[in-house]
Amino acid sequence: MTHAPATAPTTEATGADIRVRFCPSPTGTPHVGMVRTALYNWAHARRHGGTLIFRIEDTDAARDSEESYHQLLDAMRWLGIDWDEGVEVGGPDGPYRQSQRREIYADVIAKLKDAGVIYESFSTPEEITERHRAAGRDPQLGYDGFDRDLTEEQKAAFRAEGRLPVWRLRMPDDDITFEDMVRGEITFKAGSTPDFVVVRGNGQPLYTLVNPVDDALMGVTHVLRGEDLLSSTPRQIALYRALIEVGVATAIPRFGHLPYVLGEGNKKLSKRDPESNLFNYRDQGFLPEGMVNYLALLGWGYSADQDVFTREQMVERFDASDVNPNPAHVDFKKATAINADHMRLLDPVEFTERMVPYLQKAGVVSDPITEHEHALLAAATPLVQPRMNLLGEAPDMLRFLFIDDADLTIAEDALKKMGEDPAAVVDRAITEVEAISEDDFAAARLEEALRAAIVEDMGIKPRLAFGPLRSAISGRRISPPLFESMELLGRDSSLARLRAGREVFAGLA
RNA sequence: GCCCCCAUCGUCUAGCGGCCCAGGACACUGGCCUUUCACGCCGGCGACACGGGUUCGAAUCCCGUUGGGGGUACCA
Repeated sequence: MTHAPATAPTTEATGADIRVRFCPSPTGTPHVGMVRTALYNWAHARRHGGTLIFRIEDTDAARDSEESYHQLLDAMRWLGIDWDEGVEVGGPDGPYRQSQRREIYADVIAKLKDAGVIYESFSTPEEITERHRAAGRDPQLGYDGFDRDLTEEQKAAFRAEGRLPVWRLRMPDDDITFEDMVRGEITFKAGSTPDFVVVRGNGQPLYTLVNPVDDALMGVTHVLRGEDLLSSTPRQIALYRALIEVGVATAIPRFGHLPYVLGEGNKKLSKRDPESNLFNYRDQGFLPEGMVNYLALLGWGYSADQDVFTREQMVERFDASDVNPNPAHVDFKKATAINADHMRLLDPVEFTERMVPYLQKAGVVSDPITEHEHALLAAATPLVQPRMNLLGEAPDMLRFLFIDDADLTIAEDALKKMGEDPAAVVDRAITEVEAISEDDFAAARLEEALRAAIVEDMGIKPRLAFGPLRSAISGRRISPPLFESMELLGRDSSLARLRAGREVFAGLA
């Protein structure tokens, strides 16, 4: 019986020699926990000038989909998480989709068989449970090692019964200890991890085998992954020892287990949860900068008193040992607030461009956007940039600027709390605006004239004086600043809307 | 059952033995600013799960309890 060396070396790679990977299964839509893992791996690689490998673990044909694969690419590109080797870009250790690496696994499996570190197992789950029961052991215990030392005659007898054996890895009988990058030293007691299956009865390898094999073949030095895989680490380390023995690997990577990302309460973020779907955030108008920042905050902080930071700042400081081991809960409001700060930070010219797709999707501007629409949007940018939290707010905020005067309707809530006689207020405003020439039609001039006439002369409070005007101009209770909006609309349009508004208000009384 | 992880304001966290009767952010809330809504500014509310140790001294180290979570598959 062969024993893998109990003192296999752990990698000592640092700096540019660091190689990390992100290796999702293409099932479903990318969710925030998964993307956070990608981000941390990326930050770890960039911080040290190392390499990020992007591999796809599509060994489960029943659940994997090509659509999901493309969504993964889309997510990575949207967030600006670039990789050095992997799918789409290639690299020295390809192919990078496990579905295309069958022969490679077959080769490694053969080596493991030859070395005797994996063995054939014919036991059925029922038999294992029954043996535990018969021996007075807890029947819930895992595999009991029954087939470890079967003779050739016994194996032949099982085969004669038509049984297809699986192949299991011989677990070492020592405690397995490793230094987790985020949690420190962790020890799994000897005997707590049963010999596990690495090859199915049909000859196909399992995740438990291909994941470490690919990591070894690709020279991965640091494995940053979800906490759900913490318990499988002793198995991986044992397999690594075997891989080192057969010459497939040279050292065990360092592991780091990232905390869970939870939803409301203490439940795991389920795939159905809208908060778990990355694209949901994009649809609502999150900036990739804001999303990256928020994702980073799910377990890591830039400094004690600053939680808004750029991708570059994250790269400057990210360190796996600073990752907090406790689970994080997603907080949409906090995420929105972080995004809002990034909205303010954006260059106005850039901000304008970012709004365009959202406005097009809502039908506010044409696709492609016309020159006139673009100019108007650029002019409106300074008005809305400081007051938006998500790009998705742009359509409601700006629609009134892009529609024909005749198409403007006044929303119901914009007809309330108008004061005693909104029609009279609007009427007076029309008189004042008519007195302003096309050349003088600017926000400051408008405010001066309207304030003097309505607030001072008519004695109406600013709130009640400008409310009706806002409703008439924008059709909404909430809008960009009134006078600036009028300036953007121009004299003719402003007057047309005020006149229409006057009729509506008169009809209310 | 067995194995493993986690434990500071509602939430994300700072804290790695004295700087902490615990700091920041979001949320909530009072006020200021004000052409609405925001932004911005000032203030408030609000936490070291519990019990033992170790120490001159513990949120920080150790043990236990409790409470969460995960694993224990021929899923990944």
